[in-house]
Amino acid sequence: MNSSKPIVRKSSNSSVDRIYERLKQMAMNYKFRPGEPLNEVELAASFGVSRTPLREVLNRLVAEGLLDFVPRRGFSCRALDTKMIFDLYEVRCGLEMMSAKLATERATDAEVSTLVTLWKTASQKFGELSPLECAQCDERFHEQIATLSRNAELLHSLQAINARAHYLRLISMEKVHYRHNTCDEHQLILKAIQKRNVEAAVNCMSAHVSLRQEQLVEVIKEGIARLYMT
Amino acid sequence: MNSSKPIVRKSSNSSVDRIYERLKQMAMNYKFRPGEPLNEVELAASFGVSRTPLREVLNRLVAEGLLDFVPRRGFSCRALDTKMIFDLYEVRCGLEMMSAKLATERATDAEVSTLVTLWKTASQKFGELSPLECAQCDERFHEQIATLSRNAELLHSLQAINARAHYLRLISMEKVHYRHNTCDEHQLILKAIQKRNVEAAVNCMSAHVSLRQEQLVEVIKEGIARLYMT
DNA sequence: AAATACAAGTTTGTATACAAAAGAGTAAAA
DNA sequence: TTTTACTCTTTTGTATACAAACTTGTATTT
Repeated sequence: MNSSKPIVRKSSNSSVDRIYERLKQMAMNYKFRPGEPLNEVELAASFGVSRTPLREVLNRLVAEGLLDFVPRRGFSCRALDTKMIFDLYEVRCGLEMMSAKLATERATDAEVSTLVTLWKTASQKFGELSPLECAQCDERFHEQIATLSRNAELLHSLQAINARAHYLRLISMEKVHYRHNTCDEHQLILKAIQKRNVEAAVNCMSAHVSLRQEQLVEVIKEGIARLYMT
Repeated sequence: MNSSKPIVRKSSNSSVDRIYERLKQMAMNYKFRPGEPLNEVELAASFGVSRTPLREVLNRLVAEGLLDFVPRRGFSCRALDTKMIFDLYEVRCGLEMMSAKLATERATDAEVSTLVTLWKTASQKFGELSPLECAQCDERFHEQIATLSRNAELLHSLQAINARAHYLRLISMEKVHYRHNTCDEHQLILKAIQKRNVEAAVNCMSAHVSLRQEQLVEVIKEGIARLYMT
């Protein structure tokens, strides 16, 4: 007997689903200048859809913290506000520490081993990767740890924060000295988890995640500058 | 010279704004049975608007974790999934501890004093309040602490979690023995903050927030039962 | 009787239309 | 020159229309 209806949900052919990821990527990478109003008709036309599904996506991105919305004035990219970024990173740090703690307590030995070998090989060619690839690697690493924490809400929160921090993470990965330690620090974190040393894991994660304030200011400055350079 | 244009934004007369709070309240209080599909035309009619603004609100509530959405099957209230609730409370506990720590470090003496006296008087008539009022008091307390943490992102995250946990909090407030300690524990937390004792503040907060698992299971069970009693 | 096929009725997904508000530009007045 | 008033244009907010997908019920076939 052949199998029943195909379960595979082909990336849903709805307009909303098609444009959601694209628009999200654009917002994450600040393809729109902060504050500059997004023209709905123009944007809809560029995606080949009408305003109705576009606005549904825009609303969703507002709720995710990627866009701003002012009634009667429309949608726009969120400003790169220094205080907001600081707050965001502070929350991220707390959640990442929690993630490290729970992963240490809950991951199986096999899961940790897999990650250890995975990142051992990955670190060897880390130097050749583009900044974007480095950023994506880093994001993936942290999501993998969060997955091991066995807490779907925690994973989801961290993913949301990562989306908002993506632009700055990318910039920081272009500075060689930021990128330099990434892999070693990942190894340290994994080793601590492997030894089931919660305190060490949390401390390594904290050290890895928390840029010093001056560095963060530096990166934000660079990010803003880049937005306004033609 | 009379003042310029009224700055007061009268709760924005757009349809979306008008129905957003109402619909959010309904979702928070599980006025819809989980999984039961929300009929858009019916709902829109009941609010006296068309489907377009309604769907914008529904999408927003999905992004906030209050509703579910399945393409071509529509919107529905999220199920009271035990694992999900556990995860949610675990994240909440982490964020509340962070909130207590930061508030201890950053609040002014005056701010803390205000809260201390406010809750000292409030605790005297706490026994006479309805469960709903108790729940709202508790929510307000935690939001006040988060405000003192000076981290807008943290406050926002906690508000989002509180909205999702509201239904269960309300139920737990109906059990007298849960409600009983609320005020005393709030006092303890404030005292620790007042003494600038970070560790004590964090521990008090942790103890206050984290129900034991059996208790949480109990509350969830009650919550589900109540949903399906005519 | 169970299974299949088909038709009618719902409900969602999206385009389009139009009114109301905001913005831009120009001319008149201080 | 600056301010104010007014018109024209653009853009948002929302209702409505309609097609495609899903459901349900009935009839037909095995």
